[in-house]
Amino acid sequence: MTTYITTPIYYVNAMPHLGHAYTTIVTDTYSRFRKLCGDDVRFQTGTDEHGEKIAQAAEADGVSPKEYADRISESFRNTWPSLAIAPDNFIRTTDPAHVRTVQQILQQVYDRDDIYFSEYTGLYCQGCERFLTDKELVDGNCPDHQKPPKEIAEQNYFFRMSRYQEWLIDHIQSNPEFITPERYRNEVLSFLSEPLEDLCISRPTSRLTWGIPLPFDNNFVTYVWFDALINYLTGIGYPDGPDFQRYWSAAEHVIAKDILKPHAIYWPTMLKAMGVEPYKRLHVHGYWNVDETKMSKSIGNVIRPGELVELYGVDTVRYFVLREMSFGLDASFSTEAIIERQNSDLANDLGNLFSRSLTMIGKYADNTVPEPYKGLLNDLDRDLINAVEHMVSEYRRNMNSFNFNLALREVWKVIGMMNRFIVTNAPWELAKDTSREKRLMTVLYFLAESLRILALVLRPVMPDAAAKMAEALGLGAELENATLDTAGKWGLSTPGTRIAPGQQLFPRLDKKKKQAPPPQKDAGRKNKEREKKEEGLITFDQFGKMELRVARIVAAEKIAKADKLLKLTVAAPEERTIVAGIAQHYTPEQLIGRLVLIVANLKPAKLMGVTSQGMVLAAKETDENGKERLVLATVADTIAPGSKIS
RNA sequence: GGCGAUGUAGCUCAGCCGGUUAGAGCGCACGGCUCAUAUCCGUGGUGUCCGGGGUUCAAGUCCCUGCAUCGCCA
Repeated sequence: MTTYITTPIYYVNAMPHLGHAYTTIVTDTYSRFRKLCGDDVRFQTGTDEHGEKIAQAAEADGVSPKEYADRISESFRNTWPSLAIAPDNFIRTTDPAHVRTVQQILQQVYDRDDIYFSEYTGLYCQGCERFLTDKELVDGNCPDHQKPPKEIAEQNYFFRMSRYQEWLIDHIQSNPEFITPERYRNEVLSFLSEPLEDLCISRPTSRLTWGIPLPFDNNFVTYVWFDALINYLTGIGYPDGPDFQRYWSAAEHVIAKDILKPHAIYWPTMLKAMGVEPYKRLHVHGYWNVDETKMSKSIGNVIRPGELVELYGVDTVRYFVLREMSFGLDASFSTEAIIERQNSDLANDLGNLFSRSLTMIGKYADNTVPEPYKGLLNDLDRDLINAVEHMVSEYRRNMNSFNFNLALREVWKVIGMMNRFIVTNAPWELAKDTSREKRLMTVLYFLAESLRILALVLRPVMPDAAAKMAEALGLGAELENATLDTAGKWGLSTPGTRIAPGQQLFPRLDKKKKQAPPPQKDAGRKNKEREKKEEGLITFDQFGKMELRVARIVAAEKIAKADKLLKLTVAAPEERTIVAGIAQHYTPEQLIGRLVLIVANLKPAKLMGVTSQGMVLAAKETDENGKERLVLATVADTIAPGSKIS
């Protein structure tokens, strides 16, 4: 069997965060799982680099779009190894081969008359990079960006998506696994029950040049999806490469729910128009909330994967996200939750089991896997064997259907059983009585053998910890190339194998000391009391939670009916809206272009109907007449918007 | 407004085709062991299974309806 598994290509307008990391960890885990099943696997990720937002961000930064994209793309590429993520290919939409193939495909689809030229008048929001419908507007503004869209009449090229609507409905209905989990399949079918519109796939070069030129009209460049989705083909050498033949029929995409429509509707119809068969499965997951708040690129409460790895280690991070999220649903990230998982599941249950088992094999069996006495097996032994084998098959089933949390639960059932097995058999008692030597050796063999299988099934989830386990068990390279079929059976440990006790797999974490980067909303009453006692002093950690940045004000306007408030649009470096109570001290015109300091990770709040994503810092004094004067805080020299204050 | 999902112990959730006293993990309390990372094992309690109606010998599990939350669409 072959497997081709992909993440979306990530848009280079933001640095990697927990959401990106989750998608990519899932994909990597699945990739490793399929390898464990003996598959020939190809795993691809990459970056999406064209479009208006990138061109603008680059300009604000004073660099070329390509330089800007290079930088962010690199930070994605560099993030993955720290999470033990090992893609076979990292594709960029600026790769020459990609650009060439996208143009070929455009020409081909154009020649088939599936792309046509037409005029469109509509309300365009720059922040969204798309036209909005009247009904989407709130008080005449874009609901996401709180700005009025511009009316633009534009000629553009359109993809005849509507032509393939019936075919797509039919395909989804006759392939229940095409979109999973089911809720998203239903969502797509419900959307498709209404007539589908054609898809605008171009932008005039008068407005945007940072894109792939249309081969049949160089006054236009390709608009985002036609460019981006095709990465899944170009990355494996479509149309002529041998890898395309080899992998495409096994293609599975992993995405977050925000890009469901492009992947479930645009993409299959595009493939149909190209005469390429659809991908095999689309796996859709939910969002991570941070504590109880949504995590979003434009809001400051973003979790950085690199920081998590530093605090908790790669294995814990991977285990946590896979165990905690029910694939398809939203889940919550919190410092408490990850420490809880680390301490109970990893340190106490697995780590301690591993440690006590190896120590006993060391003490009672001279550091070697002993010979079991098969004639003497009792019901307990048989129960454990059955449980392990049952676990392996449940694990396989659940991993295959992306129910990672359930797969891990099955594994932990066995871990619990092994801990009970030890207590029930009390090897330390057996060791006191030489006549029970055979029983002792059998018990120890059972421990070694169960741990071997645990190391095997945990490898896709926690590659580093599993490798450590394998090494300590004296398996090393042997397990490296093993598959579930060859090694996932009971009884394959070789008596006489040297083991190496003494390794600690997972340390216990101190709940008080370890604090993840995001501020803890409900740190608990105890903490609050302690803070009171310290009379307004904050710790360095508390200070560190506050993210201060330099931002450039790019737009400012008064908020109607509020005499103190101004609505500012700042680049930090991403664009965000901040409401500031400075209208009595500054006019909007005075502010544009100025560098200011902002609190970037303040919980968003709505003021006069406008969502403020942070606050602007200013100093205030009161003169003898009681009159207030307010002065904006800034930096002593020019520095790039987005620079952090620390 | 239309469609859909969800609502189970303090918290996070599992409960497939309806079938014995409704489960797991965490947390809490008590007891035990000592091989082990102050770990492990055992015992214990609490649940109007969102409310209301219905089908059935039997419903957390099916149907209707109401409420709440969320998602998609308009």
